[in-house]
Amino acid sequence: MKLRKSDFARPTAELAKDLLGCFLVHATQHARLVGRIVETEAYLYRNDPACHAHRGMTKRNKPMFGPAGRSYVYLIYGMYYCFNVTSGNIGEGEAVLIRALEPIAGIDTMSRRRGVKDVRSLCSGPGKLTQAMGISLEHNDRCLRTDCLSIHTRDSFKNLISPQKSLRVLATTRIGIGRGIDLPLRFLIKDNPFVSKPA
DNA sequence: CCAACGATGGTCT
DNA sequence: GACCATCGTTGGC
Repeated sequence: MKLRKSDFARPTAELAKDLLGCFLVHATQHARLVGRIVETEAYLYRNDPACHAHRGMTKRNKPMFGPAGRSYVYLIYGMYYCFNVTSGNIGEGEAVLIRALEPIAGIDTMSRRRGVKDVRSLCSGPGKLTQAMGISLEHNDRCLRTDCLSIHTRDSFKNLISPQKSLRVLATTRIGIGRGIDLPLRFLIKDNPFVSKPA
């Protein structure tokens, strides 16, 4: 079952936690790629100098200022893409960066795109997962409830995964940023081997 | 194991 | 012109 509009209407740090265990799905003609979200980061509009929207709206960060539950994709370091879920009220630029997925379906396609066999290295980082899932700028600023890229509830895909233990969430500081480094806005599933970096 | 570094190009000052 | 929400490789221990 897909997330509904009300599922995205949460304070951004809460949404970042709630997205853990949910499934990101990219449905194309040839394949259905599915990954379970195991690591996220929240980026806030106020008092968060690491947030792209901290200094106001620009051409790039415009999706962050729109309604919650849409995509914000951008190019990083000239070679990778990062995928975010927009959050917060309209006019307040916030988002949740998806940092790692546990590959669930379409693993052959992911491996081919990544040029790697080890399943643990397919989606264990924000640039890796967009490459594996085939996410690029054409998927920017799209509705995540109705488009080919969508997010599904934690109890989805029971036929594809082993029964889940109760989900324990850890919070740490965020990775790869130079400002706002002390805020505990990174969230990950405890003991999950598919995160970008253990807690 | 790990820290350091280069690739690579758009964005913002 | 500096910076960047990254990654794979390299070279040292």
